[in-house]
Amino acid sequence: MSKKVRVRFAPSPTGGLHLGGVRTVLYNYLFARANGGDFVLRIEDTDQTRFVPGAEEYIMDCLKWCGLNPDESPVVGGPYAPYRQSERKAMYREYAMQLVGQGNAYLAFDTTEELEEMRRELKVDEHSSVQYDHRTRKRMRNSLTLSADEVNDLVNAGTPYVIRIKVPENQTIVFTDMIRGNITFDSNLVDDKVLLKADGMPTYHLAVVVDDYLMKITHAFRGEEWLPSAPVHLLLWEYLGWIADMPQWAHLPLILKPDGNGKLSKRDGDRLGFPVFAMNWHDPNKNETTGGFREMGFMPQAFVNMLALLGWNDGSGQEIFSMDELISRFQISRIHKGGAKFDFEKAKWFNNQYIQQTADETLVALVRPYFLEKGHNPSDAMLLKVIALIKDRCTLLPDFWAQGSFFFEAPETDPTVVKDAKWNENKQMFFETWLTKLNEHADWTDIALEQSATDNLAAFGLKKGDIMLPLRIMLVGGKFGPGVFHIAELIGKEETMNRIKKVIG
RNA sequence: GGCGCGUUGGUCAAUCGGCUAAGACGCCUCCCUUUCACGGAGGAAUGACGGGUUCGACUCCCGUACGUGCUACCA
Repeated sequence: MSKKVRVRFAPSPTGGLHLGGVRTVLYNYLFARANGGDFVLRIEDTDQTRFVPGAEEYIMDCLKWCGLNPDESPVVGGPYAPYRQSERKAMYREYAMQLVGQGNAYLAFDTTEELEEMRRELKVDEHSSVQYDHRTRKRMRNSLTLSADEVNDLVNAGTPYVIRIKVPENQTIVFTDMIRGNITFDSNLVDDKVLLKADGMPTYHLAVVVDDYLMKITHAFRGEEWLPSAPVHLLLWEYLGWIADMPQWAHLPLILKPDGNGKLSKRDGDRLGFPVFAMNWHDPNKNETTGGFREMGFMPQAFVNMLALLGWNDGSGQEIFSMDELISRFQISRIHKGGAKFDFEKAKWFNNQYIQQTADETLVALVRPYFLEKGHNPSDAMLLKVIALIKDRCTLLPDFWAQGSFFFEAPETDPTVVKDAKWNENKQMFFETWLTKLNEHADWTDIALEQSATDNLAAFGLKKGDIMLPLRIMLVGGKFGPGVFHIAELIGKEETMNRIKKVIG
């Protein structure tokens, strides 16, 4: 009998949603969809000191933007509600006490100062370990060293205490990771992690085990940074008597900084000029906004596709995958073990690919906001024509304005840029003459206009190459853009003539 | 420092013992285009190091080096 696949993404609502977080969501989502399973969003808000208002809604907005909506969450609910750990507070204490009763955990009354002192004393040299573990717990103030009466008195007096796991001595803890295979730990080197904090809230270690069990999670994906605490979790599953129901673990490789070393962080994005968060994040406490991929002009499909390939591939060499393809091709066995440095250039390439493969009609709605922002509200027909002309030179959505503004606004062309060293009387005369011809020109199409220009060149001893660039700069304001006569056709007779006049006087 | 995990071009990466080591991004050259881009054709650039195992090792094993993560009453 195989259980129904259930996976979860369990973020802390403390700030922007990191690219690596989105990838974790994505792998969860793909695995759930491929196996007909459920994808749960659980909010791990057990650290009240780090709570940031709005962060939870923000995370859900990000998931929505990415098209990775959970089947169960604090908002949509579900059979295992509540999905916010702060609302599950009472349950954790119950299990923590069960562990204490079994002798697998104990109460610790040590103050911060006492802990610091212990660590200071232990740190006699570079080689010393300063953990709260099987060696040190014997000298601390806890229910292992104190008599039952003393413990009761302290508790009754309202002395703050935490509950720590009692890690066994001389055991080899082995667990199997779906990506890395068997991983072994020496229990003597694992410390007695705090399970329940003095404020009654569980730490991640207790909460993740209790909730994964209660929510019937079958496969747990999380970042590689959790690997060192995996033995604690394994012990908890054992002690709580749930080992048969423990999910299969998959510790995902880290996403690293493009340059230098280390995990990719928000600061690296600021420093290197690219986003790290899925969407803009405004921190209400610091009152500062950090940029997101969405606002930078990424299409969610491209963003998701790019992330899927950062640490996974299907072995075929294919790089562009629709969500359905990702779902059918995704395999945990093909997730890499090693961390990957993030490459923003490649990320942009993905977006460019998506823009190119998106129908112009679809693009209309996607790029319109950028034109509205500049005070223009073109018709769909007009926008469609512009898109057709410029899409192959657009990588991010705002490029459509950068590459197409001159269709709507006359460029601020400095006449001296056109009338440079190569400018001469013949060119001046050509444009003056051509202007009068244009005024009567009936067939305002790019082909006819090009013909008209060519026909009038010879009289002034000019070649086409002599006037193409000047004309382009008059119409566009720079050395870029689609064919000049296409542009002339689109902006119309009056505007074309005005722009030429403006330069030649 | 200890412990865990990792290591194929600058970056992402294929390869599951036969390699003259794919492909993509980026970079360079040329063609196309009297602009820019797209597109096309080329090019430079890779197995960390040392030992094994094997007819044969990028692939397996062991060391070393390097990188990275953890080492909180944060997740």
